[in-house]
Amino acid sequence: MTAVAEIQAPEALEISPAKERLLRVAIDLFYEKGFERTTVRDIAARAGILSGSLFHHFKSKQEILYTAMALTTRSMGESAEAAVQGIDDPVEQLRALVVCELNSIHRESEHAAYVLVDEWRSLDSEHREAVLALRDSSYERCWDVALEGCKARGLLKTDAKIARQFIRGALAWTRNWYRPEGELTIAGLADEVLQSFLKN
Amino acid sequence: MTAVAEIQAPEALEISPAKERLLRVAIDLFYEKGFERTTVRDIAARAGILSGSLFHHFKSKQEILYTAMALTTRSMGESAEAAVQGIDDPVEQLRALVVCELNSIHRESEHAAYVLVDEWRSLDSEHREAVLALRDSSYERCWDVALEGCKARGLLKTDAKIARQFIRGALAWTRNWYRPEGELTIAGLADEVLQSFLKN
DNA sequence: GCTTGACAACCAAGCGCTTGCTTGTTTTTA
DNA sequence: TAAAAACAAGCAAGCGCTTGGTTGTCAAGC
Repeated sequence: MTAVAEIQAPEALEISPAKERLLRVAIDLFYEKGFERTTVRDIAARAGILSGSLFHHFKSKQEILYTAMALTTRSMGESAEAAVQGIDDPVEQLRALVVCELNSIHRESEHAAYVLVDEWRSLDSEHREAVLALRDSSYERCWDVALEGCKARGLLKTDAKIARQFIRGALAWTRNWYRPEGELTIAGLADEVLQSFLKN
Repeated sequence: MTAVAEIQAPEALEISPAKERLLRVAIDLFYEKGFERTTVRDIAARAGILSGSLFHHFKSKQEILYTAMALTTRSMGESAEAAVQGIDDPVEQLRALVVCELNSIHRESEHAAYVLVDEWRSLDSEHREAVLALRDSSYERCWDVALEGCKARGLLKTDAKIARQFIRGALAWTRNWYRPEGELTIAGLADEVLQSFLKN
């Protein structure tokens, strides 16, 4: 019998308030310094406990990262589904998804979306698969529907798959230059994205 | 007197063949596992020497990263300048720069471009500034010229600065899905990029 | 032509410190 | 009063880096 990993399915993760507080602290630190440079002592200190006490809540540092990423993925999927609900026009679906992604990068949930992108490599492979499967079944599915809809109406300049990747890249990169406090609003930025990637 | 950092100006870096070999090994490992997870013992072992001997060539692990990033930045700047040389049409300048960037991500120099993007946070701030200054004065300048040229001819759908960021994001993201061994060539991918971001 | 000295490259050993995590016990909470 | 949460202490392993000495190379000096 090979070592069984016993990964908690992300759909089934239940989080106590105490755990949630620790996760918020951990996510902040992962955002500030990265997973590898963040020590369990760092996390514990900012949470006001000793490092050993962390392991009462999580069985390893890796499990902290996994839990953070799985929860973030789950909630981003839920946001995406909520965003397109009741919208039939694929262009408006796309706009809603762009706004939704920009919000999760620039507004919500204490940098959780940053960690999701940056620390992918620090997540070991079994956990990675679990998170990926969850993302494909919720978040990515919403995007596929919207983009295929645009494609069917002849609104895309390129293949839907390529457009998806271009848009995803452009949105992910906004974290390196865009600040929602400035003149350009998130809705305005979303307009620019649609204008760039759709025929007009 | 505060501690003086004594950073080697990236323009003045001279690299012996031995150092270059070590840098190649280090870059490969940084690409595979990340800077933090790569130990000096890893680098030395793959290079066939003992870990202490590394410090005969570099005075710290940090200096290995800095040297790698500075050299990569320098050579990417040179490539960009060579790519646009003799081209007057801003659209063709842009095409050349896109191809150039795609090449450095997907073809050349043992993943050096990956490391440049991924390990930015592991570079400490003084070194970061030095690399950034070099990039702005060569690589970014080429892009600015090309995009302002497009803008002046009314070919851009958005502000030149925003277009720059969208394109940069889309190109950087290609590493997560595009493989040059597949059906789509780099020139073909560059076509798709131009078609997406320029008026047609 | 052989010796000498200087230098770069590397080895062998290990120091001081930090890391993730464990254990046994005490405090807090419900 | 029992379970949950936190403490106190520390272990084993691994980390970047240092030190002192051993090679191999090659040009200058007699």
